[in-house]
Amino acid sequence: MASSTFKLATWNINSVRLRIGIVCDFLEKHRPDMLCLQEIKCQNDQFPRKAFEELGYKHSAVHGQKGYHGVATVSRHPLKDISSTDYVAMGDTRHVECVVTTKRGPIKVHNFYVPAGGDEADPKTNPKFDHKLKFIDEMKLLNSTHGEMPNVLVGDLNIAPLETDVWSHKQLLKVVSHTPIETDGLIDVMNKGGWTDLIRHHIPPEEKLYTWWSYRSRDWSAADKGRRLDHVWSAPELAEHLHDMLVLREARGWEKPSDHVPVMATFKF
DNA sequence: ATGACGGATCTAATCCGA
Repeated sequence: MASSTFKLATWNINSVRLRIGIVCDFLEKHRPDMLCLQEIKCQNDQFPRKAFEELGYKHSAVHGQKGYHGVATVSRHPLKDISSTDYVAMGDTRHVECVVTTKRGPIKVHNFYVPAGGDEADPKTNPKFDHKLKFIDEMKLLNSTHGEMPNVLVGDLNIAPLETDVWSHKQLLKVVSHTPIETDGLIDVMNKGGWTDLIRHHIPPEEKLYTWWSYRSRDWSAADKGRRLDHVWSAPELAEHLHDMLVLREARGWEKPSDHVPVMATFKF
């Protein structure tokens, strides 16, 4: 029996309208079956559907808003059961889910954009950090398997959980994205839901690995002060089928880049 | 010093990102 592959990509694009050119270049070169975008920064009717359709991505689950946030999942295969959950009831657009049918059967794919959390790592004085912690708390209710259906969870989770997920563990311990309350919280989400961190399943946890580099650096590559904020998780049974994982570091050097790079997981069923 | 850029918005200065 012939085996088949399923390639899933996630990318915080920081404005899909501004960067539709490099998104199309990326899709043409890597041909993922599905791409999950975060920070599309547009309303649903402003989403550049046509550009995706022309490349064969005829199916989409778009959940945007004006100016900020927004997530979208585009696919070469039909999507069903599309819905969004308003985490922390803020009325912002940070989640969209859908079901795609693969050779292995239906898989639910969650696409998340977790709040950044502001500057100060104190929920009592910083409402944005409070919002982030509450968001993470609500994610603890998500299970990696729903009935019979295995789930995948991807996106910009804005937390770098491991010491090797940041350029300096010591220097970032008090910096939002790597504080113990956040990293413990995210690990709790993983344990409670039975999720496997597929990036670290494939790339040894001892290895430094980043998916985001600040715009504020003169030479992002030379300084290399990055963080692993983007994630790909799945049910354990899907982890057994993971064939490849690629963090496309080169994308940070493209013209007018996003500050995040695409991450691609390939499953073999 | 991590490091001072980059996007969207009722085009100018302001909010937001992390």
